[in-house]
Amino acid sequence: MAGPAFTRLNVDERRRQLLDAGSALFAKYAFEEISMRQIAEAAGVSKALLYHYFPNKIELFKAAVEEHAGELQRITEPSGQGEPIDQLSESLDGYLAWIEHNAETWAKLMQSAAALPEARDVVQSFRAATLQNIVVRLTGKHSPAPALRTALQGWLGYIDAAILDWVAHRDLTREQLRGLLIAAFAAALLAAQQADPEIQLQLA
Amino acid sequence: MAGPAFTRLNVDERRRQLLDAGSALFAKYAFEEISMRQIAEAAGVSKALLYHYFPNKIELFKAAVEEHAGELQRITEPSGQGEPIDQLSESLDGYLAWIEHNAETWAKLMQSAAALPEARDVVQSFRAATLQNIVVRLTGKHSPAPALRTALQGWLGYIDAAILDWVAHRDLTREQLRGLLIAAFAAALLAAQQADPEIQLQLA
DNA sequence: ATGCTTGTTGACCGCTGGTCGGTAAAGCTA
DNA sequence: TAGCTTTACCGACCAGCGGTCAACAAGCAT
Repeated sequence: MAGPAFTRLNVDERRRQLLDAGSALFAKYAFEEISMRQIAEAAGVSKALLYHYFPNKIELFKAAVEEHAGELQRITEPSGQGEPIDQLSESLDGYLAWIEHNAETWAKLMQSAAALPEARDVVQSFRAATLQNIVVRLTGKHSPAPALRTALQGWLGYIDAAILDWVAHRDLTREQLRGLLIAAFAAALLAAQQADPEIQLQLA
Repeated sequence: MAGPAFTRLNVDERRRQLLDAGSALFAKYAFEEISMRQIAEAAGVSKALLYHYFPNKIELFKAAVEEHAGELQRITEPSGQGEPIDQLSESLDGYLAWIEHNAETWAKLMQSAAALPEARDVVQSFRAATLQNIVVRLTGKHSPAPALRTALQGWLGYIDAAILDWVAHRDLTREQLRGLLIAAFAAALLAAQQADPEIQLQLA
């Protein structure tokens, strides 16, 4: 009375479909809140098949995050002209705008990233390139002095925490928030220089 | 041939013992890394008994964290004299000294707190009092203006991230790090005032 | 129509946090 | 010392998790 019990798909198509399902669910639920069973079920497929295409949950998560990461990378890519500080401002604005339009996704992503170290690495590595660029432009060196490195890491923490608060309350304009972040950035640099006077900054 | 299969303890003693076991293990392993079975086993007791004394894992975790929190609260209590900025510096110094001597515990605690929201609340509520004090001293008001609130939350994020980096690399002196944190604090205040000129700061 | 490849599945594993009815240790009484 | 009561305590169980694997079957080539 029925057709085939399941349909065989081209490997690429199936992978694409599963990745889409995972991407959608990880955007809505944190890593720990969603199970591989649920993802498989949402895709109308057995859990075992999901594991046939992705070796484990974390790899699926990484692949899903990278879907969004590409978009974000494009958005925060500076135009390449203007003062460094203006370029940073521009990048931040794109970043904040994206978050403003994907608040829930961003919140869940942060939650997931905080939860397990390997997910944190995904986010970190996304920022690493950006940060690396900043360091090179500021100092001309590729590995920052300890004080500068710590200060910049602190600044990243500042960004996350401030945005989290912003998303939760939504009582600041994007421009106000951007102002806070930029100020924190400048202060972090100056403080790093004060902590270690050998740091040479090439500021505009 | 053997004595009793188990020993009955006074309720308070048993609770104390289980809390100690939990406290010790949560100081060494993150929330997700340790199971209730392991904690019970470490205490030489059945898992069911552990659940008899603590309704669930999170409550046990909270109780364990509060053990350490008391100590930290005492340490970071300012002496009450000197300029506000010096008091803050003093508190931070105590905080950093504690972390320096309990680096692993602190790292695991942060990891746990990041992982699950309810654990995060425990840490947040510990800081809330401190932050509240700061807000009152700075502005004389009890609920900070949005820009100030966001800036201070950002600063808390800065602290965590910078300390995490510090603990991981250990290539800054405690004084250098404290300098970064203080500078970030001052900058956060000034930036908040710039974002919302109505904010009145009572600085020394 | 038959066979082959391989995409796909159900059943299974060890583990987790959490629950529950029953057991036995210690104190009180006689 | 014997019996009784109280309740601290435990073994066995549950659903769900991430992950594995041998076996099945869909669809193509013959």
